Amino acid sequence: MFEARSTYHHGDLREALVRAGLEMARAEGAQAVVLREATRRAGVTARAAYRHFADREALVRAVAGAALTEMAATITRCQAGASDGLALLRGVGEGYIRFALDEPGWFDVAFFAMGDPVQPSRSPYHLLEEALRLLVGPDRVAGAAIMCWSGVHGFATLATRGPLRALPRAAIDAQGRELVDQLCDNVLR
Amino acid sequence: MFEARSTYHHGDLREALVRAGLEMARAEGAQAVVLREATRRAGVTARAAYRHFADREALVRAVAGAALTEMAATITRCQAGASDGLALLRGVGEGYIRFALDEPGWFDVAFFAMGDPVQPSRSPYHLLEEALRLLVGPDRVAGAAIMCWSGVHGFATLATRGPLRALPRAAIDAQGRELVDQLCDNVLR
DNA sequence: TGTACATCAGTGAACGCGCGTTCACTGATGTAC
DNA sequence: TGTACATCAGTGAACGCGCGTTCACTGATGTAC
Repeated sequence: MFEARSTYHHGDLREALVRAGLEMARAEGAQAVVLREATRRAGVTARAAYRHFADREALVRAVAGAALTEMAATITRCQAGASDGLALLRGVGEGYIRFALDEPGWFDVAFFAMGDPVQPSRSPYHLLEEALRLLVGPDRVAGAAIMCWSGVHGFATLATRGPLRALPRAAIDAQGRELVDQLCDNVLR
Repeated sequence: MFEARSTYHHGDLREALVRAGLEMARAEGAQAVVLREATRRAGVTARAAYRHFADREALVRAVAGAALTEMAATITRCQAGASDGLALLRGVGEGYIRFALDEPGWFDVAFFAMGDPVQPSRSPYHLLEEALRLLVGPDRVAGAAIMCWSGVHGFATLATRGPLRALPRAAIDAQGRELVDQLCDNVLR
């Protein structure tokens, strides 16, 4: 599956296991992250994983963290060229929804695995707070963040695994844009 | 676990299995719905379940439908005394959030099991649409429903299995009320 | 009312599956002298 | 530069687990005559 090892020591087995986990999660979500299969893909004995992770859950939490990093990257890409707080905020919303629709498996592992993910330094939530700090007073950031996050996360969930799943992608995208517009209006008011 | 049978024929095994599934889901969510355990609780051989359900997934979908019915009941209770559309809408939002917080396991099985649930005649979504029909024109109902649903569902998800989980219940409730207020404002505007 | 019989709802034992996890061990690596 | 040795990262085989699912079968039920 992965490159065969030439050395006895792997080099960076931990990283390789997380990448394998990410691959597995991509197609089927958190439950598809199987410790044995990750070691197989890394070309290593199952036992070897326990040198780097206490148990399966620790591996899944690491994969969740990696998925959050991927998500933050998608959001940052959606923010390209944004010069003010409003444009940055819109980028967060669009990126969040796009990521969930394009990578439902990663979205799943990032938010729906048991246990808290290993938090990356730049998470989607950080990016949201950053944008909001440019738009509202410091004491309103937390409240506004919850409103925006709820809207965008709920939409993403319903579009991914909920009843909105049945709609064609174009219709979902249109609804998503409308939602983001409305959330931005609410923040500014 | 359940009452012992006196008769060879169970009476209503299907219903008993769904109730057992509901019990299991209550504590741990969809993944805790175990076919063998359901039959054990119903006092019956594992094999007997296959007389009523094609496979485990069919059982889980039935349990999901039952959970949706429970949720609709909670919402209806929150709407008691409501005389106009706005009050009904507020009841939907409050009931939705309250149900997710009070019964996270049922909330999980209702929305996060694989496959579509067996839709009950009165679902939370129906109640939402009903309320909205009293408030906005027929062509705006669908759009408004998506906005409200996204907000309330996302909040419930984040408060249940997401990062908001860490907050004390009172703080979550306060944020929830604020969210519902804002959603109602948006609908009226 | 009594009997025959089709139908339906259960039984009980067994299967294979793949997982996570554990054991005591060995091969590779790098540092001290 | 060469050797001794501690340390670390792997090995390979095995375990128990409980699940979902299948087999051919039997006990209960209700309807027709």
